[in-house]
Amino acid sequence: VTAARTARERARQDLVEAILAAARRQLAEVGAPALSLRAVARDLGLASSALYRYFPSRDALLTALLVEGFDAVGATAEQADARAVAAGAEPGARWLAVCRGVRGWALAHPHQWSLLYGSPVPGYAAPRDTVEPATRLSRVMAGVVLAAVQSGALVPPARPLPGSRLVTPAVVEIAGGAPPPPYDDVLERSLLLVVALVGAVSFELFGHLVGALTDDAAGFDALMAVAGDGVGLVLPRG
Amino acid sequence: VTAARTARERARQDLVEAILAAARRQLAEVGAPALSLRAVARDLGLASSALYRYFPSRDALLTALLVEGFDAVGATAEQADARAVAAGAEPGARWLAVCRGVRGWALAHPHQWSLLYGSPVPGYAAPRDTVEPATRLSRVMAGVVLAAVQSGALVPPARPLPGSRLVTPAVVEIAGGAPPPPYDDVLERSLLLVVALVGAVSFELFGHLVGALTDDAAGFDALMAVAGDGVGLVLPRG
DNA sequence: TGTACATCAGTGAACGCGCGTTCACTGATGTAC
DNA sequence: TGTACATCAGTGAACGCGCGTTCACTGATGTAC
Repeated sequence: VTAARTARERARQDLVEAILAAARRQLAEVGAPALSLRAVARDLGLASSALYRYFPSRDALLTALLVEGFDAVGATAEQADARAVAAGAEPGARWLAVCRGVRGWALAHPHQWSLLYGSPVPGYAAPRDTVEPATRLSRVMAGVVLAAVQSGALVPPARPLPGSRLVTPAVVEIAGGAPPPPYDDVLERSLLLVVALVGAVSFELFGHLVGALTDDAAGFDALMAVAGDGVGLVLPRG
Repeated sequence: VTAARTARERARQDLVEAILAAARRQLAEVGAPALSLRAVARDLGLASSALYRYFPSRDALLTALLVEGFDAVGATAEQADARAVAAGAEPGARWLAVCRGVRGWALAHPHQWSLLYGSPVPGYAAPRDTVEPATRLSRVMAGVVLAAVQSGALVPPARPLPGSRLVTPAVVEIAGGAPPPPYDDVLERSLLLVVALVGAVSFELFGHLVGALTDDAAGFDALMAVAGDGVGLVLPRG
């Protein structure tokens, strides 16, 4: 009896996943602003009204895609870092590996990247559910930098940031604490790593670097190296 | 006779400007993806078809707005720098002034900023005309950094970037030349300044920093200071 | 095991909307003699 | 200065499109006895 019930529920879950997969395809093809419920339904051979049994509105679908996307980026970052650690990499090399991993994901999923880090979709306000997955990438960054502090691999800042804690307690908690001087501004500095990474990837993806670099990948590495310099990470060069 | 002709032409130019102004208003209100010719026409009390006497398509209007926007950002940066120079600021302070100026413009014109640096508008490909105005900001950055090199105010990089010229000859020309070692990688490093600035502003504007900083303006300054550290600019602190 | 009923999935038509663009048109503004 | 013609500005209706969402409906799947 419960087996039967779960059969129906399993069918339901399957369709939810099929819808999400179709939506992902749509997103990859036409981008978030042009993503339409009707196109998703068409893709599945369903009546457009059928989707309302599974998602209450287009925005709900977008939210699901947003969460999926942040999770995918976060997972990519975590895996890249884990692989680097397994290979015995120093913090600088770990960070570069994360950057390359994230850039690779973005190049493979440009429209999804746009959804995550591009202009907000007009008329859509991301709900709370998307906040937590969005922090996953920052967590990885903070982990690398804090590991560098603990292993003594982080170059102490030549000129510490003035003032204290610019970052909220919530961020400190997410990062897993803040070290003592002279590394007490390390969380603030780490924020630049995230900003530089996301900024560089978006810059490239949105076409602002077209014709500026002789080699996009090498140029990206260089940018991340310079950002690393600012934070005190020692990146492998050459 | 020619006075009469110019009268008509002046009227035409006036309307072109009125259309652009209305489009700017529309853009500021609803954002680029939702910007519609019909709304612009409504705003002016015209039939929507009338606009086709002045712009051949919606895309042409978008292009005009794009050029305007890049010019506005560029002008803001130039003015901020000029004011800093006039006040006798060092290169580091000049750079911070430019950053603050650009951020201020972006906060005042969020939708325009999105048009310039956010996700590309779906179905719209920016034509050549937009490239040159887009470089205006980079020019200012390069000017500040090169001035720092010449005045000896730039800290030489602790770890120079490996490889040579990652930046294309076109960029070198725009920047106005590249200095000799140990500053020969300064153009590559400068690129991070642009990326960090645009990245930080977009990050804040697109909502990724909500709840992360106790003081957004101070946090922004700190981010720019860290980016400056990576490049070798000495920013005023405290 | 079989029957009566309730729940759910999916349909297809419809509503109302706004969009970009085209086109034949009416007047007004300019030009040539 | 006045008249005949050409150019241009702006109109309003129309085309064709796709969208999100609602709603009454038909069958199929499950449930209770």
